[in-house]
Amino acid sequence: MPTPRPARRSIAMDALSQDTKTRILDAAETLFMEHGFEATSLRQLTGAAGVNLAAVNYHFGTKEELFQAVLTRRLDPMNQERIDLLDRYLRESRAKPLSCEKILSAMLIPALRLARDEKRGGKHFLRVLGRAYADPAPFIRHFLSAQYAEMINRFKDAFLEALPHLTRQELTWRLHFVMGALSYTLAGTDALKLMAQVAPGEKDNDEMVLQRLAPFLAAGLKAPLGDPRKLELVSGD
Amino acid sequence: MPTPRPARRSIAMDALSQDTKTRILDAAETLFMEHGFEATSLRQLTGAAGVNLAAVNYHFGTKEELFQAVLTRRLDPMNQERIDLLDRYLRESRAKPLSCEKILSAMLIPALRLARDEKRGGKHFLRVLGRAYADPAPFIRHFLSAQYAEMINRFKDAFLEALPHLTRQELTWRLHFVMGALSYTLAGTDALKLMAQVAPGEKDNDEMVLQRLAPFLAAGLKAPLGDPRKLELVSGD
DNA sequence: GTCTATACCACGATAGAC
DNA sequence: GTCTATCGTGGTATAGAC
Repeated sequence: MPTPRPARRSIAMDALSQDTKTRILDAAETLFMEHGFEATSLRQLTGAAGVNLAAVNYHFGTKEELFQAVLTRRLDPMNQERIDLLDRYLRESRAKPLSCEKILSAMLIPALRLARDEKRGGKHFLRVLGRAYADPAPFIRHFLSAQYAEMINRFKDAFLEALPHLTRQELTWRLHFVMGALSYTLAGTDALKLMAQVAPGEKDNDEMVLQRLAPFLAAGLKAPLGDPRKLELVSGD
Repeated sequence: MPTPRPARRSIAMDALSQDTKTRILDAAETLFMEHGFEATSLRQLTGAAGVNLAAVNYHFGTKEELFQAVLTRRLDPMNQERIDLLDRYLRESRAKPLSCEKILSAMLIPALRLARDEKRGGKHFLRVLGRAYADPAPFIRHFLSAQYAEMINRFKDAFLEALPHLTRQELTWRLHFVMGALSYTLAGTDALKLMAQVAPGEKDNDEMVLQRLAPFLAAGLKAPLGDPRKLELVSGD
């Protein structure tokens, strides 16, 4: 029954058959979410999308580039949302520097919104993202660094005002830790459910996670600088 | 020139030809470090180890099981080191509960030791580990959960004494954040070097990272509980 | 038991016809 | 733009030599 249609011009795109590129992106997002990048073959992917095997190569070049396209489609808007929210907070506060928690929430809220929006991939997408950031090949890390660069820099400026005791370099490190805890947390939904048996009905899971993550991260960001000789390696105390 | 030797009993194992299993493990560790799991083919791996292609299947079953074996060989001792160090701290403190920082250092110091020990894979191994924990397939996450379970539970008990304002469940979440920031940090050495241009000669890199990570994590662990209604989703402030 | 040679099938990629 | 056919390489399975 498959053979979706012989040849259809891409004029009136009904819900079922948008243009090939979008169909591939949608199928890729779903499958990468469910089975991961390597475990998803182009054959099953193009089969699910109802397009020819070679279409991926034609439209995206390689499987890796398809992966990047899947990521940008969600990440670009999310990072823009973060920047916009931060700007709004800054505007509303008129000169007075924002609190650390407030700035943090501008980072977390768009991530949470994305996690709840099933139309945009929902929490599964964040799982893919967390996995991507963690590190397969260098190609994807470099890609994401570039993707995040502008957003991170805007937040760095804001945090520097809220945390005057930190140098820009120290803050860079701490923001890296923040991104680490966030990615890891968003990526690890299933493992988490095992670890912390959640009381059933205790609110939506992702929201609950971020409500726990936020105070943790805020406190970490505000922490005093460490003593360079504090972490002794040989003997205790 | 390869053809290492026709048939050698595994009696006197000189440095070059230990038993096949170990040769495979060593080659796998090196190659997984350098190129990642998927990018390393069994053919190049067995070639580097000087063993037959089928030897991996014979000794380890599958490539994934080989990966697990590579991980346990380093992780088991490291987690045991953590437990031993924690026990020593507990013994030395005689009843008085340990500080949060002290307990944390029992987690971080063995990781740092491993990172500095090139004979045990060094920082490259931790990079592989961070990647592994972050998430490829479920199989590796489940494996690592089991691998860490005992260690995590011992530390949970210790932390609960140091942080009486946390329930066991809250602490579980926070320890998860800790592992996240740690894995992410250890995994992302190269991306980090780009982000925070390190002043040359500013101590050993890994040590420096952990000295920055420790106060961040300690403050996060000690943070007060978050207000369930604090993270508003719709409007600012 | 251990190791080897080799055969298998699925994968990502591409060239060239339509 | 899309398709089919095909290539090289990947992980795996097995039959049989030591």
